[in-house]
Amino acid sequence: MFPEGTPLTRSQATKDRILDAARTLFASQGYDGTTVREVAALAQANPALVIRYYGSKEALFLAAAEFDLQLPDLAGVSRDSLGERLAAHFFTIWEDSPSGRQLVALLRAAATHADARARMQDIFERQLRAAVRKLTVSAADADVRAALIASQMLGFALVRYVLGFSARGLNRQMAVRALGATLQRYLVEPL
Amino acid sequence: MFPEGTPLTRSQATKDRILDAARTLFASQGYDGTTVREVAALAQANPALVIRYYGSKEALFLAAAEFDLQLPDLAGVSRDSLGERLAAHFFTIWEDSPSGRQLVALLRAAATHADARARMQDIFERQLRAAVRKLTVSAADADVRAALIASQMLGFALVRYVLGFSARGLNRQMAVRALGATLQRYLVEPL
DNA sequence: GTCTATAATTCGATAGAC
DNA sequence: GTCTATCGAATTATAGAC
Repeated sequence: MFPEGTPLTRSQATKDRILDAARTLFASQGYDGTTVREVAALAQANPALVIRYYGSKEALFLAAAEFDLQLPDLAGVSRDSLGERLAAHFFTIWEDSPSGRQLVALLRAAATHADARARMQDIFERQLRAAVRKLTVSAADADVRAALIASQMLGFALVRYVLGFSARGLNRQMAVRALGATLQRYLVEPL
Repeated sequence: MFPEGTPLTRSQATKDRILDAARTLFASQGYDGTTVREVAALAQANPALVIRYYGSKEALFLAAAEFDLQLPDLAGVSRDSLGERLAAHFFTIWEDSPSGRQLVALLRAAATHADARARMQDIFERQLRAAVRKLTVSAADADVRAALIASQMLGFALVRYVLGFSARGLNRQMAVRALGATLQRYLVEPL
């Protein structure tokens, strides 16, 4: 057995190119808007290989939309700067990390694709909700706070990366401040 | 010519049923997930009639996703209750009005469908942004505020009606309060 | 005005040569 | 391991009978 993750063979390199192309297209066109043929063309591979390597378009999508929020441990952050810290982290994921594409792909696909929805729910429950629960006493309370946070941050990603709403003055710094103040309220203030 | 909007003829009644069925299916399954045959079946009409009356699936969608935010004139609202008032209005549209389906249909379709995206941008610019501009002096400032408001309210609709995130304790009253406080900040407080 | 039947594409997936 | 060729199913849209 060769170690995984090291594209020594030619087929492994092709497989990686296919996955990368899939991320790009799923992120920009959604699940239904992307065809296996397009993925193959962008990856400069044969359409038959896409299915051969990943089994189905469905499985390819799930591999391409693997995603980890990589939330920091909020328990170790000063209580006053929780909101801004969390908002800044989301921007790091969206704009500074290659996995930002995966979240956009998931977001786009979730509109029509049940598996993508299920994965988003899973990320919400296992990662965001779990992180918020560490900060509060009541689990029910934490669930409400986590849902509000998700609504604001996913909503911002929707508006900016999917719908493409323009707001000239809204740069990253201002967005972190404005959204940070909102998250701060959703995290620690009484509801 | 018979007056439009009054379903006197049999064909007009069928046409209306088709439009209603289209709204239901586009809202729950998105554009790609909905077929002309399904619409016809739900409307108890012939698939050929769907195309005959609306020209194409595309045109049917645009007719079904006609949408008006019906925003109240914010200039006439007391400055302290602007946020809650606006949040409550969104819930009225979403949950008490039949046109709530249209917004969800647009939201779902916008993920893969350029025309739906264009229509959402149009609603954002012509309705929400215009309403916010009446409250502020600077147009650039108003555009930033409108984008923030859109991110929070569309995000909440996304999480609740499209993604189906569950948060047991988050009822309508609490949501109006929590989101209202956020909108209040986005509307009137310094950024 | 409403239907049946089908044309014309396009898709995901497969079979099999090399 | 990678390719060509194609299958079978599903789609939108149309043509034409009734």
